Amino acid sequence: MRADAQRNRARILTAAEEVFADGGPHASTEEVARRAGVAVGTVFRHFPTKADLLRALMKRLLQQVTDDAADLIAHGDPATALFDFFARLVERTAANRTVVILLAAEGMEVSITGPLGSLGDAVGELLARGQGVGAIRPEIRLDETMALLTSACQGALQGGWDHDLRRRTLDIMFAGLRPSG
Amino acid sequence: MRADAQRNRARILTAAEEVFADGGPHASTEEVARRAGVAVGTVFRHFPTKADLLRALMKRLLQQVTDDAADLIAHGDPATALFDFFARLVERTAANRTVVILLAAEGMEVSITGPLGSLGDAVGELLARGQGVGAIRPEIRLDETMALLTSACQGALQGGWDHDLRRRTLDIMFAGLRPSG
DNA sequence: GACGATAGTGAGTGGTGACTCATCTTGTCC
DNA sequence: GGACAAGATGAGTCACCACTCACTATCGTC
Repeated sequence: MRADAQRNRARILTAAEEVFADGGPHASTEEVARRAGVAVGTVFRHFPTKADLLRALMKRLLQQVTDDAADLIAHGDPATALFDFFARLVERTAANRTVVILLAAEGMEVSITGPLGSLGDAVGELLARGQGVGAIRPEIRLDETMALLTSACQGALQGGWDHDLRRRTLDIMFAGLRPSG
Repeated sequence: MRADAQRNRARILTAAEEVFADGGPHASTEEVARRAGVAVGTVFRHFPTKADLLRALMKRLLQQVTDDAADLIAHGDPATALFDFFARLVERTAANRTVVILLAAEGMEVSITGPLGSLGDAVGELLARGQGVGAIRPEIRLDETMALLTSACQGALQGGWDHDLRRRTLDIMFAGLRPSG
């Protein structure tokens, strides 16, 4: 792949992330091209279909989520690592909500449960560590944790919530996970 | 209003409910007209704008939910009424996706104030009563409660959750709402 | 049953957005 | 530094969709 093609591909992905983040679900490919400083044809050379572009964005998002989990298992405080993972995942989901919604509308295997399924082991590890230091009630099970995580992400997809509200809502869920008293 | 006009209005609303339920909010007005057995012009005579049609549908559906809340305000136990409302709505949502799909549409492109406002009032009342008898932490706010409610419903839409898991997940949220100790 | 008012009709309009392709430009390799 | 393939360009095509309007049909009333 030629150097300029590589550079343009990266610029298009970055531009697409921005455009879909604040332009809403009706943002056009033309707008992505404009923000990337590139012609429409170039966008379509790299991503033959708008869905392909969205897929590429999603792949990027999944990579970030996976890295988050691995990072928190390796370096996080066991008492807060699971909560931190919740918060990070919800924020990333909210930032990419247009992408997720559009892909879901295309009937593609991209709902937030898909990636979570493959992350089950990682979340289980974070949960076990939290319970090991008494930060999370011992009777909490993995399936409940995953369900709660899915709910939080799906809720964040609804839009109209600012960062502060998402944070406060998560705090209520966290309170439900912690030992009482 | 003439009798045929009244009849058509009702048929259009019913058709729209079906069409938007399985086609999503991007389904065309033409399709709604076709399913209602009516010409496009007729749809636009009753609802000058597609957004007006969506608004009318949401108003109808949210009214049912609000009635649920009103019933619990009138006859429910203040200590459990809010939790009962959560459980009732979540179980309903698991069977009927239309409300949530249209709520998603609201988040995307249609703004509405009336019905949502009154639902908010009803939930606020349930929340205040729960706090009044010490069943819910006093610092919990209405917007957090609504966000939690949305999350729970969205989560319930994910396939593969049985009644038991939905119940256990809700119990964690309830634990987060109750005073600790 | 005649008549005005109200409602319904559906081809047409305008605008938008995904995608194409003939043509020009640039990176790479010898 | 020349040749040539890979890449970029952007006006143009096509399909779709919200919405209109001149005309027709139907209702309610006397």
